[in-house]
Amino acid sequence: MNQAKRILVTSALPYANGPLHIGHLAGAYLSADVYVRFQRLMGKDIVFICGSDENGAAITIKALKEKKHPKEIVDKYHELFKQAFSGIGVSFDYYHRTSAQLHHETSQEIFRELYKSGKFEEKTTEQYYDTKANQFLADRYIKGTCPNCDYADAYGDQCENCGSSLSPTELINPISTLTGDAPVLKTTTHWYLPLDKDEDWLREWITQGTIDGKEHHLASDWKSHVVGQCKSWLDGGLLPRAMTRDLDWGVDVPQEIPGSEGKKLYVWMDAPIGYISSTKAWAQENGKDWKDYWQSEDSKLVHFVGKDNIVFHCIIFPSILKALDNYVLPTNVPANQFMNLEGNKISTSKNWAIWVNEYLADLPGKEDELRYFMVKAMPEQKDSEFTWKGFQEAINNELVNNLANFINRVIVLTNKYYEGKIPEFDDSLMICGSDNTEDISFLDNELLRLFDDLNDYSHHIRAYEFRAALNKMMEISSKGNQILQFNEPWKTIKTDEELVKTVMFLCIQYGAALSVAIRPFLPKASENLRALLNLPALKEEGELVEMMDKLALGEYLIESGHQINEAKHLFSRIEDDLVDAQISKLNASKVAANTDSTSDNPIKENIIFDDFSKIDFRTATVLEAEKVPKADKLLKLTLDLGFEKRTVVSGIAEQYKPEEVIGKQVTIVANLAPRKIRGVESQGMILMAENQSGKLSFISPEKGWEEGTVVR
RNA sequence: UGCGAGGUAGUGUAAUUGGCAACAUCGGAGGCUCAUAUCCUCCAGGAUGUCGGUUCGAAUCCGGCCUUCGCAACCA
Repeated sequence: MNQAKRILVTSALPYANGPLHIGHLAGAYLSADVYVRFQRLMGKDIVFICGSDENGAAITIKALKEKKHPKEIVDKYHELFKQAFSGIGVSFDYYHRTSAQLHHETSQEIFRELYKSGKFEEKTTEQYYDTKANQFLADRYIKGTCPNCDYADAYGDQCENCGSSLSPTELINPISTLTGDAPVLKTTTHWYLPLDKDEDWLREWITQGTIDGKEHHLASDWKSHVVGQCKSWLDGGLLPRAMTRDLDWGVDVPQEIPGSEGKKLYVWMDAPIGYISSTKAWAQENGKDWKDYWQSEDSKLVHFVGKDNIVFHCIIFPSILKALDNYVLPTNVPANQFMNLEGNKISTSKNWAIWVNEYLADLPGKEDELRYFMVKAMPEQKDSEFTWKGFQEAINNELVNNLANFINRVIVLTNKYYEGKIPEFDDSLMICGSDNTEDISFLDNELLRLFDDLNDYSHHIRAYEFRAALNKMMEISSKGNQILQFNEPWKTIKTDEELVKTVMFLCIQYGAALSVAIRPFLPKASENLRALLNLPALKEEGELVEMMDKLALGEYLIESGHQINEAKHLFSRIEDDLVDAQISKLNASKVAANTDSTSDNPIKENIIFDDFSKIDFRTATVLEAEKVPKADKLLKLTLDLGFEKRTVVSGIAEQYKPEEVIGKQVTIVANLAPRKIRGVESQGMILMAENQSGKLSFISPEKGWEEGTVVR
């Protein structure tokens, strides 16, 4: 692929119904920010675009629950996002929002264009409608009895008990989770994008990197898990996807299109178009043309996303862009995997997370520290793990002991020996190089080595290998420490002052190089280091490429005679009590979420005694138990009710081994209509108590009672 | 069940096309004293999840198994 003239970088639009946590940062924002800052330092024309995703059903539902207008919800999170991003130093060129007028117009325009050029298929289907809530119901908002296993709380798309995937119309006795009413079927018409027709070119584009045989990108540059995931989708066969929904919060389908009333654009269409509208907003305010970035062959588009977003950015959005004809397709989608936290998955609903806004408040001035560890533990190829202990160790061992210490040594010595004025020196003197104590080298050689390291570092970032680049950066700092150690200026100063000048001059060049090289990862520390060295602040306008040119030509980064400032620590140690406090805070929040169980399981509607007395509860003892083949969760139990024996299938296999339950006394519903589950007829249902974390416990008579006793 | 990505020193990660298993940290020993008890050197630590196959040679290629994560509601 030819060198692109300009680069457009996007980070996934955060959904405005919850705050930002470190997993988000690791997934799509820090990686993008490092990449963008680096390309700016290389003098590239690059634009970094993002914005809040503020449409869709989840926001209306949250608004309904909190008795607020959706606008209040999205405004709140939009502000929180902006604060979090600016606090942690994610340097968007433009941060937009999908509730903006410009976004609505842009989305409608694109919809109109696709509609006019006949890219949509119109289909009419029957869907469940909640007459009380006055809206169509997404599959997940419908519950009912599973037709396969009789499980009472199956969702409209899937039964969590038997694992079968369902469609809402298959459910027995469907119920709207919004109002608890039975929904009614109603016909509705939507516009579909026939993705099935895109399979061939998508496969060629993703696996070969070509479009109609013409080179688009290097397929080997894409991450294996991204390509693998896409192939999996393609091999499974793509289906036409609806691009519209029956919603009341989002972008209207353009009015002039017949049947548009009450229809909104679906998120898959709406959200990625947010990238385009955000670019437009940026262009308007900066006197640029957005089309240069979206409709020009010599522009490169890179989407930074988490792994859950791969399908949108590699299949659905490219299909939309391709259908529009004149738009560029992404050159790469360097998706990251997930970051776990202290051994568990990050979970918003379980409140198991480090919230970015809280981090900024709890550890003020430690933004670069978080950035450093986030990159160090970035889930580039596989899931990774954040631990506070690991965070503390990385910061203390690497940022404080190595990097900050090297800088401090150089600055203290320069001040001590030369009153902070970079000395004149003799470049013909031989010094110890960074690679070996025995190896004697000239200063110019050492500066070429520094160039090589910076070059490696650059290659890593261009290849989206941020962790490798971070290692390289620390390697440069280590080499600085080695040069000091091998040459021991604090000793040599007593015997050979001229040699010390050459060594110190070299170390100062290392410091200057680091002040630029750390910039993408550690913007604040970079700023502080520039100030210590009394160098002009970085504008991220080609400073790195200029510096590397100088090194390649044998020029110096700081000249003799330049005056630097007094030493000041770049980073300070993170003490035990700080991380201990954060760990307790995390554990406390988990407990709080666990005890708050009534919110998820509200008490059901009242029933009358007659309803209750219809159910025949009995005690029973488990005689035999065996696993149901090809089912993870099911045990086939033989129960003794005293007057008869029965077979009951129960979804407890994940927590109980067959041999553990034999002999246990349980309570069952004895008059539940029999139902076949995985080919076995189940004659009843065992009662289990389930806690917040999904753990099960039998409901057994307190005293060993005889079998078949009535329970009431 | 199927599909995709993983499984490598205690921990976190590397290893272009098969060719001496590398780096950081932790642990042990030594050196230095400019520096935030920091830095530098050396040592130790591994049947590369498991079983089998191809090969002169396998972490790498092939097959079986075990295991972790993910697979279009929300969520990076």
